[in-house]
Amino acid sequence: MLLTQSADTIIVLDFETTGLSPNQGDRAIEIGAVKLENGEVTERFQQLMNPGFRVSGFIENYTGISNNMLRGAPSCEEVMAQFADFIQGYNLVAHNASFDQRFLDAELEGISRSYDGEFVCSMLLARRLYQNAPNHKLGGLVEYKNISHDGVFHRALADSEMTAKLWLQMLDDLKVEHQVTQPDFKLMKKITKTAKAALPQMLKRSAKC
DNA sequence: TGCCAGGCCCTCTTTAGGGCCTT
Repeated sequence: MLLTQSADTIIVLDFETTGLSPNQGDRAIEIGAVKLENGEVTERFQQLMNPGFRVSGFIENYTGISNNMLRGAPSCEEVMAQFADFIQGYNLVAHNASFDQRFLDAELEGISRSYDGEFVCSMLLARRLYQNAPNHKLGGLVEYKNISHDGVFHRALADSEMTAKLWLQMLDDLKVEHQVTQPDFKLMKKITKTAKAALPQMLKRSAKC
């Protein structure tokens, strides 16, 4: 069910984790998110969390999040309970959302919490809308679209802010380049489900609405 | 020390394989 009471408001989120798979025992170590309301960031959420074990040197280097930083952080359970409250009632966006959704589901299951929004993946959207981009990594798309950034990558809040800017850019490009008057979350989700070859026709129909 | 997952999507496809993307 697509939420309708907050159709123009979404939460853009990003996890930093100890690895790639919660099924292999990996945990979240940081959550960052912004609330996008009518094209503006109106709230931010950022919190480190202690996974209960030491993270690898690779993750320390990749994220800049050290074991020292995590030692005094609150537990995943404590942080995720707060985050569950933050996202309640809103649809969700993430870059390569299947990754973040797996960790969100796993961490919330651990505290018997859930969420009622739906996910849309900004990477799947970008693959369709920016087929000529050299790649569809978040950083690559930010460069490709000349989106301003502060040079911080692989930290949860910074990446969620960049994903939010990319989302707004895609909304703008749908208006300007495809004449879609009011692109919304529902249309964005529909685009990710549409084959590339069928996209021009689908956008033409949306432009007429 | 080296490796691990999973979903999407393309193609030299569909009785499959491999690259991309996330940490």
